[in-house]
Formats: sequence, structure tokens, C-alpha cells
Amino acid sequence: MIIILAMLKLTSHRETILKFINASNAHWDAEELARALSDSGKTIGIATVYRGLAALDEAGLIASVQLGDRKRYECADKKHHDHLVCTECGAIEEFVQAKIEQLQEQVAKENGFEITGHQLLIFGLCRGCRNA
Amino acid sequence: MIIILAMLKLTSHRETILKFINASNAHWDAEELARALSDSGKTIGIATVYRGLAALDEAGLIASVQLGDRKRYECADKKHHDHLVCTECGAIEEFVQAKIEQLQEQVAKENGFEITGHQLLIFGLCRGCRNA
DNA sequence: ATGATAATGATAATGATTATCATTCTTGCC
DNA sequence: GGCAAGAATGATAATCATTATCATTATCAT
Repeated sequence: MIIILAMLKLTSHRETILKFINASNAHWDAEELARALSDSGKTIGIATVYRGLAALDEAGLIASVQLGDRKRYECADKKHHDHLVCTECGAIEEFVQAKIEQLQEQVAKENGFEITGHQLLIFGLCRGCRNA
Repeated sequence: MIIILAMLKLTSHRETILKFINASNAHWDAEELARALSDSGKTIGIATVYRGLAALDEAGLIASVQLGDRKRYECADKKHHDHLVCTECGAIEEFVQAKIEQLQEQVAKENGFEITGHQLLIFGLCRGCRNA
């Protein structure tokens, strides 16, 4: 981790983005984040938001998940988890299932893969939308 | 499935796309498919390829997987499976792990979700790229 | 303070995808 | 087979998230 930090310039803009994300439990896409920052008096250019997110993600300081054709970013301080996505309202919930993680390692091994990461999305209707 | 078929017009273009995909084990994005069709003497307009893929996918006649910001399409005749993706060469391999499927159902239930689908991608280096 | 390098912001450019529209095709009915 | 309604097609314009460009500014080590 020290090595990664040494490779990233933590400019004030990037620090603003990092703090904002770390202070929240949500999954942000670039545009949403830019708007939220602006609403809280911290306007950062949209290009810079994209670049900042990419740099922080690359450095491992935030985490990302690809949902559809867009990436969403979240706090990296959490224990690894995966996502339940409501196809109706877009709600994103998190879950941890150690056994699944384990089985993934096994699958990779069986297929001669050296895992660098994974992404598990479970799509469906959340509690709220089921009753609608 | 009968219901789904009744909702899709199986035009000659869509049939061409369906047959092409079913005759292959690969994961196609729209542009690749359009080019391959054209190379085999069956030119279909790019807009029509996109629309055809979307319609066939919606009808359940082909399957899709979101990789990065693009969707890829494959034969739907297979037993459900998930994917190992090599981050180096882009190779896509398939795997089936019944226990993971089961645990996903459990996770969903525990979170009050009614599953409609899921997507599991394991990223890493394939056998070939590990030894490079 | 200086210099080298990287970041910023506004905006043009990019590229996958979708909308538009005139034309063609499909399907059910007679 | 003909007809009508509705959907599909293809070329291309439009869309939109994202990235490139470029002049300017900021960062960081010396």
C-alpha cells in the first residue's frame, strides 16, 4: 500500500473526492459525484472528477463496480463485499458471503487462473419493489 | 418460453444473427458480430445488429454478459454458467459452480431480494498469460 | 525561488449505442 | 393472392458518458 501511495499525487481535488466518498455509504457515478460536490460548495470540473476517480481507484483508495455501461465508486475502507442490485429502483445493497469467495478461488484454480479480482452482481427486486 | 417467442418477430435478419451466434462458442460484441456476418456474406446494418441482439436477448434466445462498458452476447442454449476473464489477453472462459448458485439464492433471500438474474465475473490471468 | 512534471478546467473529440425517417418486410385476415 | 397494420431495416444523425487537448495552474524536490 505504501508503494501505491507513492505513485499517486494526492492533490487537493483528489483529496476532496476521497473524503467525500469516504464520508458516504453510497455508490457514486462521476456525474452524481460532481453534482453532489458542487452542491456542497466544492465544485470540481467534470473532467477532473473522472480523472480523480480513475486515479484513486487505480491506487486502491476507492473501490469501483461496473453496473451496466457505467462505473460506480465507493469507499474502499470496507471489507470486501458484493452487490445486490434492484432492477426496478436501482437500489444497491451489499453482502458478504465468505463461502462464495472461497469457491471462486477454487474455480479459478481449477481453470488455471490467477485471480486478480471478481465482481458478483445479483439482480432482482428489492424488498420495497417486491411489494409494489 | 412459448410466451416469449410469441412476442418476438423472427425476421430473417434476426434469424441470421441467432444462427450465427448459436453456431459459435464465442462471446460477441455488436461490432465484432456485424463484421463477422459481413465477412461471411451476410451484411446487416449496424443499427439492426444492435437492435437484433437486444431483441433476441430480451426474448431469451441469446444470452448476454456485461464486460466493462460493453455487452457481449453468446448462445443461450447452454446450461447457465459464469465467466473467467483474462485481464491480459481478454480471453473469456466459462465455469459452472452449482454451490455458488445456491449460495446466491440464499444471500438474496436473506436480504429480501427476489432474484431475476446474476452476473459473476472472475478476473485474472489465464493459463497462457501467467506463463508469459 | 526554480524547474520539471503533473493536474486542472473548459470544451472539443471519441466511440458505442440509439433515434429518426423513408422504405421494406412480416403477419394475420379475407 | 391481396391488403392493411404494425414492426423491422439501413443509413446516418443524435446522444451521452467519457477522454483528449491545450493553455494555465499546482505540486514537489532541490
